[in-house]
Amino acid sequence: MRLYNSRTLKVEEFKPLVEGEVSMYVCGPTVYNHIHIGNARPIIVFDTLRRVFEAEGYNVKYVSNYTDVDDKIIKKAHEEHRPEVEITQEYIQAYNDVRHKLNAHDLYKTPKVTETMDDIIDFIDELIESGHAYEVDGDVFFRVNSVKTYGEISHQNIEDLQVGARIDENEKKESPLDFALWKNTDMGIKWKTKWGEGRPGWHTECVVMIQKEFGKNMIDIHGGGTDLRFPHHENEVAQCRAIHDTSLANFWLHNGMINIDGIKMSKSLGNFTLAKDVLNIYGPQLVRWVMLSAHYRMELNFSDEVFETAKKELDKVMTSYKQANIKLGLMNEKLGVEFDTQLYREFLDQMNDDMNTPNAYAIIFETVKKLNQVLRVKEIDPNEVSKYAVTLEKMLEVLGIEYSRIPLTDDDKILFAKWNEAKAEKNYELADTYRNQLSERGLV
RNA sequence: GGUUCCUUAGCCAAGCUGGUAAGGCAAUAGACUGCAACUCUGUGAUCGCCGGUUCGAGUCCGGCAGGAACCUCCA
Repeated sequence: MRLYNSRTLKVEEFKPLVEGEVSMYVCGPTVYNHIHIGNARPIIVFDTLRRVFEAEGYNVKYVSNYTDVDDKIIKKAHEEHRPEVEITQEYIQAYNDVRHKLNAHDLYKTPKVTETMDDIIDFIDELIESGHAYEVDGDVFFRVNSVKTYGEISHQNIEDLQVGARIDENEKKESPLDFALWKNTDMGIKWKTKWGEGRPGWHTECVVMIQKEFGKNMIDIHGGGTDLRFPHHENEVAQCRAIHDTSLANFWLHNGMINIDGIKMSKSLGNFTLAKDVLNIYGPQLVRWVMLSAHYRMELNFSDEVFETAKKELDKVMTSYKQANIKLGLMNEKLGVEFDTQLYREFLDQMNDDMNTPNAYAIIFETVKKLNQVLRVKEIDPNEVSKYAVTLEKMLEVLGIEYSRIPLTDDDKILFAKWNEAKAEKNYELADTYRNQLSERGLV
């Protein structure tokens, strides 16, 4: 597996820290609202990455969190006169519903901030004790200048950042770049600490959860949207550097944004479409197919036209697969276990090449073409049909595209026989009747 | 202004360590078919612009133009 590492700006050969095992963390949602379709991209991208690793025999430990403590959540709770937990539970469920529909596998662990609070407080304490953080009136800030490597993820140098940094109204900070680890607060849910009551800053949560859930301060892969590189991921690393002097993760992976008319879809811009709505309109399979049709690091423009084209592509693949099932059924044969190892290997090689899904799709179309070719000959060889159909299944499995084997009932077979008989007798009226019946069963 | 990245046929989109451009959609010409659908076969680009390195560059270097993300919460 070769992966583009945002930390080094290069494609590198992946070597796991522990033989045969992959530790992977992806920043999860802040659960104050339904996710939009842009938020669904990392779900699909990293689930697919996990499937590739698993296809290669790795044991993958994939962790993703729920940020269930946040200003927006508190604000919403306040406005709706509801407890925070009610809101977070609602949107965690909505998020998981989207994940399941998208056929994303279950995660190794899904920590919540509220359940990690003791560790977060301890960690902040440790940062203060070591001089990397300081407390002012109940707030705690991270002292960015105390970490020499600051900028290693976003590739910015501190001077440039300081020039560009907006003058913060918060004059408590020593430097405008310093970020909050703990916010003193009197509104909403809060925790008591020795420096005051409040809640943690966003950047601290992820580092702590990684360390806690994996039991170490260095993992294989940390993923997320490219918009999280700075400041979020930079600040995560800074904290880890401060205490452990590691880059937290060997590989930093970032997926590209989903655009609307060339502009990033975002909640703040308001140009977003909710994932659940897109799933209802196009169906989860098509969404997954579209998401993987472009390389994960590239921007992906979101439009009806993209979906229309993708639908034709996916239909082509699934139609071929369905035909294989039906033809085998009519021959009283079944799909076996043999597959074209060479085609499958080529497919996996593309997936291993920094998840080159466009090239992997090309292999799929090649497989589909071969399947169609063996389906079209006069004397169909069931072994050949099965071979390519099973090859296709294995590829779809890696991509997370669902398929289902179609068992033909005796009734179905009789109907096919009648249809053929009517055609042979040139009784097309009757033939169309049977065809319509088969069509209703989704067999034509 | 700084950082990172993108610009390939009508559209979408690959192209790693340089040797004359994957795949898909659309279009078009055939084949198959009772009709239709499906399918199969054939047909298209010199790679934003300029310059450099090289025997040779889409692929490396420099410059220019256009676009995006980040520098503020955001996948």
